[in-house]
Amino acid sequence: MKKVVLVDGNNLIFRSYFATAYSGKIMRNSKGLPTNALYGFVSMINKIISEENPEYMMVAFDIGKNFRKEKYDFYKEGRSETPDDLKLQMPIARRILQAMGITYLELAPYEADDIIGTVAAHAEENPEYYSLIVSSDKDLLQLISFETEVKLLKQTGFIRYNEESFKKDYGIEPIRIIDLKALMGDSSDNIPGVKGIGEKTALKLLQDYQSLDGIYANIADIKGKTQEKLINDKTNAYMSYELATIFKQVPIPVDFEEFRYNGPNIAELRKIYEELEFHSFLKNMVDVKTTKLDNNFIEVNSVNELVLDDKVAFYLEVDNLNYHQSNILGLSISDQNHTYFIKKELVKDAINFIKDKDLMTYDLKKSLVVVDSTIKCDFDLMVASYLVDYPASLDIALLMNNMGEGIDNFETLKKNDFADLKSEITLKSRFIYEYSEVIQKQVSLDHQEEIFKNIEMPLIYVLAKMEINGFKYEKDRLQSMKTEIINKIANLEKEIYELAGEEFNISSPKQLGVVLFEHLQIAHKKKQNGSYKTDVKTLQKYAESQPIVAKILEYRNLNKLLNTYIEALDNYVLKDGKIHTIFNQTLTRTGRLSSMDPNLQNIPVREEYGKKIRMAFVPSHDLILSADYSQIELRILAHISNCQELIDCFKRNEDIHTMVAADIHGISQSEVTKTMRSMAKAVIFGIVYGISGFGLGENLQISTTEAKKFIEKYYELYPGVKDYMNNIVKSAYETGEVKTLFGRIRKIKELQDHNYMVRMMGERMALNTPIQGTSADIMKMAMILVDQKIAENHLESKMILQIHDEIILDVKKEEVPKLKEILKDAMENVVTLNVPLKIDINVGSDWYQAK
DNA sequence: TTAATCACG
DNA sequence: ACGTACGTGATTAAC
Repeated sequence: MKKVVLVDGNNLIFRSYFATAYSGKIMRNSKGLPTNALYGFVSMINKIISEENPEYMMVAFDIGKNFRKEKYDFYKEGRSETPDDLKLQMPIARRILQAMGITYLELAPYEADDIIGTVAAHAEENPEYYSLIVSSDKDLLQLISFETEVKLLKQTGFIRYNEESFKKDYGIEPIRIIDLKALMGDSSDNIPGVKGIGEKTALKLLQDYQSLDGIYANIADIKGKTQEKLINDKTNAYMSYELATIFKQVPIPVDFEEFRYNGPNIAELRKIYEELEFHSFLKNMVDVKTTKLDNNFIEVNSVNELVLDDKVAFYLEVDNLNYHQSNILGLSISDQNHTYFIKKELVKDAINFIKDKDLMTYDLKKSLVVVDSTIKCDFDLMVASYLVDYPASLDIALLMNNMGEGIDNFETLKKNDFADLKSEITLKSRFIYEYSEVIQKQVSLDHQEEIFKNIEMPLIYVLAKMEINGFKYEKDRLQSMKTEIINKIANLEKEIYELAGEEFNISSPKQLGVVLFEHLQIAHKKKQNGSYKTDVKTLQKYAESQPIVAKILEYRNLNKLLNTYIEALDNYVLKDGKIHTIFNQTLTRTGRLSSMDPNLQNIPVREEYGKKIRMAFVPSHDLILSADYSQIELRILAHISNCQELIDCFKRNEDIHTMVAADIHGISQSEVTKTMRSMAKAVIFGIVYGISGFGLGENLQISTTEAKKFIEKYYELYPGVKDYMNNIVKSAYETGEVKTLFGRIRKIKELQDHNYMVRMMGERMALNTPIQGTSADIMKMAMILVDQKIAENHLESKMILQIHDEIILDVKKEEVPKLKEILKDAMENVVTLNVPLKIDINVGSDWYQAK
């Protein structure tokens, strides 16, 4: 069947207008023409097209007189007049649709709903087509049928209703939306309904008596006030019924071929976008590349030809974003008046040649790893940009494009086999030279110099060394485990197919959902968008009673271990027998590092079986040593909230979770059970994340009310924490940003969003970032210090990994005592807080043993 | 390319 | 009435 997408155009454009007009200041082009509604309208239409990929599409509008209004004067009364700023945009929306190649329909005195209803009715009569209606107006839900679905737009996202999912949610037939409205009325359309009856009562009545007629036929059975209200307002109820009914016989010719979507008239659409000054949409249509940078360069055949000032920018290009497995493509060098291209054969010499200059670059770590780990450079544009909230991806093109210096991104260069390479590479060092000052100024304006100079720049060298060192990996150690898993998976697969009575792709959540919840009828848990949830939490509920579910969980678990770890890691072992990860220093919003290609920060540890993967990670010297901070985030919470109870607990070196459990239950610490402790732990972590009663309840599998009580109790016991939370959120709203203890800034735009949920998310970020970020700052400073001490003591042991609150070292056994001393001193004393910092150290013959 | 899932702190 | 805990990366399916 062919899908016909029917869009409620009026709904879309009103929604866009009011979503952005609330502040009173709306978006206009330079001529003063209001464009806010159109901007949202275009975004939504684009979104519909990309999500639905429609073959047929039609947009309906209201226009002219309205037959409901003609008949009932009060209809839509009290609605404020459409603002002029919106009226002006209405005809342009139609022009845009035309240029987009999308048919629109309007016909007085009918509303968009009626036109959509009419077209959907035609589709129902025609077996070739089915309709998908897009709107945020619940009225349209009455059109749902076997051949008509509704995509109901929400503030964020949407719910897609078909007949079945609608019934599940509402407990009534879709057509009864009309009866529902007849009862409850609609304040926005000024439909009266039955006074005193709201959605809850109306739904219950309809579930009992099917329809409005059914209710009045059985009016004698209905008790008390409700009966009275129904009798009093019977006329209104039936009049409301009439008003709420979508009229499906609008006299328009319906020819589905007219609705065929063939894509836009680019030239026409561009003209309109230019007029409206919709630059981002224009940019998406074609990438217009222009740069103001001087693109002249000199290609040298020997480093002796380089003539340079003291201040020099350089940029190294390699042929793979994973630079551990790449070939050098070339180097560019710029000073005030020159830009040079250096071919790959001369790169090492050239780097050597500029070594004593005042250097700047983008992604210094890459050059340290690939060319020379001793380059002295004190300005990395990538790190600097990161600190002041400019794009700082591994690909410099992102920052350049952001600054208006159009250039191909890395993926495009790669696709084109790195053609036109010289001019691309040379533009990059030119860019670094020209823009470093701008970014540096921003760094000092934002007071990020200290973080930049004392933490991020020195850290680059430490991370480079860690990446170069790598982690020795002996895949043979996992051979028997691998064989075992492969066999188990094969057996499980057989058993699952047998229990299911059919073969299917167990790894497909979609297929799995159908098998479990439809074929086997295990439960009826439909998700909003029509697909089933099959994650661990959902499945575990049935694991005990349903053997197939237990087997599926085990299958998933083993598949994950095999695919993501055991097999994948093999491919990352280089000729030296080691795995070299890449630490991304400029990605996270909190200041943490991330690790990729492969990610060594998420190697299994929580479950014993998965943890065995760590046996393959072995020392290149003698032993693996792990040094991890004990509860660093909670200690930071104690410090910044200045909560005396928590501070004292850490000073006494007591277990924080046990103390909180004891305090909450009003018992002594010795009486605290394991369950109490783990519940307290969940509450404490929840607090750090900006918890809600609901969230904690979900997590602990207790009621929201109970969870709320826990939180209240916690606040009561530790008022300092509550004050901190209130204050940080308040100041975040005032300044639009939060800071770590050491001044690292995170801007939180979410707090200015008009969507409530987004703002709430912003509040949680504001709460959590100072804690997570301060922890990241401390760890970074400690790493720099540890690195320095190892060098000072001429130790051969090496840092090889950081996992947020833990560092891993590859050590020589005779150096262990000295190292323990260094680590303890450096990590615990790198900063002084109101609470002591504490680390635990473990040593073993491999990563698994170092626990 | 995106969504779902699951591994880590 | 709504929708719900911070920060990541890799794999797979399905578009």
